[in-house]
Amino acid sequence: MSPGARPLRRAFFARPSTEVAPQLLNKVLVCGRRAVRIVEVEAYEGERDPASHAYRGPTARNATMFGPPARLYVYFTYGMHWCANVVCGETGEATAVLLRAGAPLRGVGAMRADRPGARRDRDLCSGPAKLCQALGIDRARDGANLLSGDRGVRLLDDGTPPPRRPGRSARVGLRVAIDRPWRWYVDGDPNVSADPRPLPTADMT
DNA sequence: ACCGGGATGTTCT
DNA sequence: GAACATCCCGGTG
Repeated sequence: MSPGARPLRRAFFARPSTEVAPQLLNKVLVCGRRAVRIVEVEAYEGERDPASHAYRGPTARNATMFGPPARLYVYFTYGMHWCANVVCGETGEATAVLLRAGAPLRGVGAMRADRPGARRDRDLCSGPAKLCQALGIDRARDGANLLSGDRGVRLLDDGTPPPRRPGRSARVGLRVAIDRPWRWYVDGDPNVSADPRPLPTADMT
């Protein structure tokens, strides 16, 4: 990460998650002494998206999603995994971007220690729950402000632009709203989670 | 390489 | 009681 890395502005996040998500590619997520470059994301569009945790309105779990933008929304799933989102839109809109994979940049030794099963470094952050485990993210960081570095978590722009033509596909692991093409990734990056699920091509011959 | 199943507990019906 | 924005391991080819 270059020394000129700077925090993003609030306005960057105060838009629908489908606009923010591809722009989040190649940004840097810092957590304590560890950092990754974001290489895979998915958008979840609040109360109008059947796959979103916000679909059925506010609950205790999704409270952070309904709050102000530029916060980290962390949730627990499958009885053992944490996953992290970036809250977008204005307060009350509950639109968010799931962080699905990252390229390790800093603190790789600590990541390996927290992910003893990872054989290669490309297995450290190649999935939403792996990413959280590698960075040490759990409930304690839910709601953290990504602009101020609250609780050691921060989102930075180190000058690397998002890909001009990112990979795009349907979202992964859903049973509902599986048609929406709201997953973006850095094409060819080895840290992208394996399941590529390319969009069905329009060509039916 | 690819596929199938089990782990594990919170959240909501 | 079911579903779950997942991961890992052990089978087979």
